[in-house]
Amino acid sequence: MDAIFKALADPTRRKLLDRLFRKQGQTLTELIDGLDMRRQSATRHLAVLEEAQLVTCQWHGREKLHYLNPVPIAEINRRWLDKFSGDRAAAILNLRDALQENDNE
Amino acid sequence: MDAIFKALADPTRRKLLDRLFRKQGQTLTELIDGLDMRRQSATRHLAVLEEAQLVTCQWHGREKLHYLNPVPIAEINRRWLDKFSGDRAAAILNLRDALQENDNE
DNA sequence: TTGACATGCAGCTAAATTGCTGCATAATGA
DNA sequence: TCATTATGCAGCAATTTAGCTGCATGTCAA
Repeated sequence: MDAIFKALADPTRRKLLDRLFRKQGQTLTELIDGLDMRRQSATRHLAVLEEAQLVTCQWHGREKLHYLNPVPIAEINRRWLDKFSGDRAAAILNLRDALQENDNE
Repeated sequence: MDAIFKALADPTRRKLLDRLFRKQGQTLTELIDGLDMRRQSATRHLAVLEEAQLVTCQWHGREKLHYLNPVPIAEINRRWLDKFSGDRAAAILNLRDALQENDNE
């Protein structure tokens, strides 16, 4: 759990997740294309995401394909959102209402 | 958004949130009672939580009462969980199924 | 076989984080 | 008033983090 939150704490890692979400199965080189970052830095970030199981990988010859794994994010939902309202469905509705009331940011 | 994830990244801060969830409106001294941490360290953590708007405060005389604010956690849900499945209701169901399949930890 | 490509690993620096101590400020209550 | 209590603020040391460079390893394809 700690690993998941730590992994999500960095904006670069969230951006990598975004990119992976748009297209699964990208290689490292493909992932960093257009980003202002060295390949080696991204490798560290992806390792952190992999440790948190937010990203899973698969080797194909010399290429390492990266896939986004949504399960840990569901864990956040289960352990925190549920926790804050007891029942999942009720939580969603309560929080949606709360959001509507606080939509002034 | 960055502030929320950063705030949640630290286990001590999550523990403080847990304590606040069990009992709202605690003072600083009450919050750290039983924790192996100095008051000043907790102050820093609470400041981080406050910046992320996960905790809101209210002064009563010399006492600062802390309250947990669940809205930013709903933000996580909205920006990430929804993102990963498009529609909120569908997201919940899909992820619940995913969790059931992966309940072997 | 061999050059090009994809990735890994080690190490270095700067910045951020987290704990601490010490002292200051402000409110409560006898 | 004045001791006690609740909190804030400044500064310091150890650790972690995130970027970088340089070099090594392994695969593909001509």
